[in-house]
Order: sequence, then structure tokens, then C-alpha cells
Amino acid sequence: MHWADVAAKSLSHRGNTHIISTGITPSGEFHIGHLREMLTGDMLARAANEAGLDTDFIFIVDSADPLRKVYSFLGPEYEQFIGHQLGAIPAPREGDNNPDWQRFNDEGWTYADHFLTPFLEALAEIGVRPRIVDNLRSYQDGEFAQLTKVACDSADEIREIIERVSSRELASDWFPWSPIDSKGSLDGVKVTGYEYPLVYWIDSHGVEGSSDITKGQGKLPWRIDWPAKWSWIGVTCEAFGKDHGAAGGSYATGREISTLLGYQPPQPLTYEWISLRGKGAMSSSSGNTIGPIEALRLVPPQILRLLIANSKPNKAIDFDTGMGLVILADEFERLCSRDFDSEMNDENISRRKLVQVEDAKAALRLSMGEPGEIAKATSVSFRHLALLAQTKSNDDAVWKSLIETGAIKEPTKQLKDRLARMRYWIDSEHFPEEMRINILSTPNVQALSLLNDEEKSALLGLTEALRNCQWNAESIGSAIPQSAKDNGISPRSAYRAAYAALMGLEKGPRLAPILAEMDKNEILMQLDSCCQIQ
RNA sequence: GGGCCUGUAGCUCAGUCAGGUAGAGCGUCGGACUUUUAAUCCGAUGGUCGCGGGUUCGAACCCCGUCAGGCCCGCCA
Repeated sequence: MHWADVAAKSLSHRGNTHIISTGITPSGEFHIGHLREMLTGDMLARAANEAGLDTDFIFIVDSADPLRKVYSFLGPEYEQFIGHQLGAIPAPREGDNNPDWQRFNDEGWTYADHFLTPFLEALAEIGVRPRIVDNLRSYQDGEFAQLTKVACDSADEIREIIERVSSRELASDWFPWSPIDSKGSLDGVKVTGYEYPLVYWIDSHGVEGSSDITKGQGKLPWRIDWPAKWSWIGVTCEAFGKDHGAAGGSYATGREISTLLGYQPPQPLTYEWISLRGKGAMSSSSGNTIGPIEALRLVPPQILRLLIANSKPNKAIDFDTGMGLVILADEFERLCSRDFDSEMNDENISRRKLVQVEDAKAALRLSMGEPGEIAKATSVSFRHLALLAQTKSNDDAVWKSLIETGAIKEPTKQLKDRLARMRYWIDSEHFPEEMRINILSTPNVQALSLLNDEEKSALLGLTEALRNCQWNAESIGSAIPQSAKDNGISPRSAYRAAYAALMGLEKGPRLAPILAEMDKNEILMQLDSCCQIQ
């Protein structure tokens, strides 16, 4: 059974109504790693719905979290906001990346909005449309009030849980509430007393004050904030990264604190990290990221979904924007064209094979942009489209070629969309070199030396045939094999010779349309140079 | 130091929960086809399941140990 269906089935033992949650701090650009959080939750929610459970899928935006430091992508003026809540400070401005006060004052456009909005747009395109819960607003609206009271009243029990489970010692003045200080920061504030609903404090500037826990004048520390959210929202299942899931981590303390708060902790689903192939873990601060927005420019949403659907959550994913994407995309095409039902109806199928077919079927189902959408094979592989996109300068020529070869009757919206992404990909740094069509301008001696005698003689005939032929795809296409036949040689030899001379390869893509788009004289010069080496 | 996860074919991984003849895809190689879509079709190749013990009639799977990689016990998806 597919991992999402297993998790959904396990959820069904708990009840019929579920809130599946995800949560991310909008501290910087979102990347593919965050997409795993969202897609893991989304797929589980879909699987739960399909299993007949009444499921709500939410995304908690941790806008109440403080700015930790002046990240490399921020202007120096952000120094003043360290410790301030992300949903309460201005967004970085185009250009110098310093705070955009005007937009903040005019529209209330915050740091959190700035990073969240494009991410939500990308998510919508991928078919992920969670209900958004803004954490800062939830504090301000008093959603945490009652739970905070319980937490503050039970400060000693909570301290005991955190110290025992995470085996770390909390400071003697630790208190389960972080008040906002006189400047708006959560850092360096010491709690000096508590009398509901006020927490008294003294900040790093020596200013004293009080914080009303029912009005969001501060927040719960993360390890309490999380279980408190479960409780007031009613979360029954949450997908989170392995960092939270490790023993002694925030889930371990959270589940005990949740029980203390009188709420059954949600079923956990921990997932592994995504790294960038050859570059290590994804990290916003080092700039080693690829965003969902950028990834979507390269490939259709279904393929990003497949990346997640195809890997069990506890498997690390090494994301590769080059050949890896080509392979993944072609895998998607293969899945689309399979007839799973007849494969499963085969009487001789082994149990093992059956599991594989079931998982493949489920992975494809969960990769669809919309629940219930039927997969349709386009009958054009990514490899092929990459070829056509490189050899045909305009889209109509691509469609004409596909129609003539009988691959399609006419271009669908899906295909047009895919071609547009393909062109973007080809122009980007991510497109794999081995897929790039490269016509040589100087002979590749090594490739030529691998030719046998027949192929070498085919090269001479080929060169003359091309010299005398009209420079269009059709004429070139017939000249290549004909030049060999005229000399009693297999057409294959002519192709081998052509690939060695023009591309330095043993085989390659259909030559005629490529050559037709090149300059005849340059091609002939290259062929002549190769002939002379013989 | 304590704990979690991962280790199976050249690569990516299923299979481990319910022990019963080691599986897929990709790759590679060969063949077919060809006025070649690096295409397609057919076939072949491929693994002491990290290592060592134990339990069992039987272990990739359960138990103990061990090695390697990642992660957590401040913050990070």
C-alpha cells in the first residue's frame, strides 16, 4: 500500500473527522524542502478523504516567530528588527533589501507576507490549497489565551517535561511565555512575575512592563506553542521534518505537553530532507536553494508531485534539476500510459509485483494536479520534446513534426504548457549538457578514429551528397541514406559517420531538421575537415 | 554521551509492519527495425540484501552486537 494510504488507514482508527496540519516559519525564500512538508500533508489529506474520512488540511504560518538574524538576503537596516515577530515588521524592499516602510504603513504588507505570497501561488499551481492559519493573528485574537493560562499555571510541570525529555537544562528564570519588550522584541526579556492575565518583565534596555497573555503581547516558546496549536485548532495529524521528530525533539516534548494541556497529541508523520544533488542540504542562508517557483518553470506540477509521491517520507531525496528531472518526467509519462487494472488482474502476478503495481498506481493518482483527475499520457516523452524544442525555433514547427509522425493529432493545452516550460529549461543553467544538441565546428579526432572503413568511405559520399543537395530538412533527410546506398553501403554507416563528424557521437537525434536550421557552408567546412583527417 | 532514520543490482528504490524460491524502473550489452524521434520493439546482463552472531525447518525481514552516512537533544521543512 502507498505510504499516504497506510497513514490514512492508521488515522481512521482515531476517528472520522481529521485536521491534518503543516507549518512553516516564513523567515526567507521558500524552497523545494518546504514543498515536501506541504505535499506530504496534502497527499495524506487526499488519501484520507478518499478513504472516506472528513478531512481538513491546514497550513499554519508561523508569523509570530521572531527574526533570528540579519540574513544575507536582507539589508543592514534589519538589525533593528532582530527578535521582532515576522508578521509585525516590514518586508524587504526591491533593490537594497532594507525595510519597505511605505508598503508596511499603507497596506500592512509584512515580512511574512512577502515570502509567503509567492509560495502560496506556487502551491496553488501544484494543486495544494490548504486553509491558512496565521499564527500571529491567532495570538492577537486570543485563540491561545486559555491554553497559555494553563501553561503559565503549570510552568513547573512543563519545565520538568522539557528538561527530562530533551535532557537539557532550562535557565532558572525560564517561563512558558515570551513577552514582547518595550521595542517589540522577544529577545532578552526576563519574566519577573505572573498574575493572570499579566506577565511582568524587564527587558534588555532596563525597561519594565507587563504582557497580557490573552492579547498576544508575546508568544509561547516553540516547544509549547506547537502543542498549544494542536489543541486549539484540533490537529489530529501533522507532517513535520525529521529535525522535530528525533527523540528529545520538539514532538517528543510536545506530545507530553499536549497531554498536560488536555489534548490528545496528533499522529506524527516525519519526513526526511531534500538536498540538491551534489550541493548538500538545502539552505536559504547559503543561497543553496531552488524554489518551488523556479522548479515550476522547468517542469509541470505533476512531476514535482511525483517526486514526493514516489518517495516514502523517511527517504532522503537528492533533487537533481538536470538529468534527474528528465528521468523523473519520463517516469511520469510511463506511469500515465500504464494500464494498472489489467496488470493487477493478471492471475500469475506475485504478491511482490502486486504491491509495486498498487504503489505505482497510487503515486500517479496523488501526482495529479486535482484530486480525481485522470492521468492522460501525452505520447511525447520529455526527451523527445527537448529535442524538438532545440531543433525547431518556433512552436508550430514542433507541432507540425509531431502531427506528421502521428504522435499527436493536435497540440493540447497540456503539451503547449509543457513546451513553454521546456524552452525555459533549455535556456537555463539547469538543462543537462548531455541533452544539449551541439554541432561541432572542429573535428573530434577520437570519434572519427572509431569509424570503420565502410563508415569512413560513407563520410566522403555523404559530404558530396550534402554539398549538392538543397538545404532543407527533406532533401538532407534523403541525401544522407541515399549517399550510402549509391555506394552500396548500409545507410547506417552514413549516419554513424555523420554523427561522428558533426557531433562526436556514435548516435544521436534526427539530423536532417537540425542541419536544415544550420548554415550549409559551416556544415560542409566541418565535413571537409573531417574528410581530410581520414 | 543519549536517541532516531538510512544502508538491497552500476544508479534510484520496492520488498522489512503479518519470516516461505531476491524484485521493478533506469543504465549497460546484444538483436530487430529504419529515408533513425539519443525513438520504438525483442532479448540478455546484473545482488554473499553494510558486516558478525543468535532464534527458526527456513531470515533482506525477528533479536543482540558492530561499521558507515544523515539527523536530533539552541533555531531550521
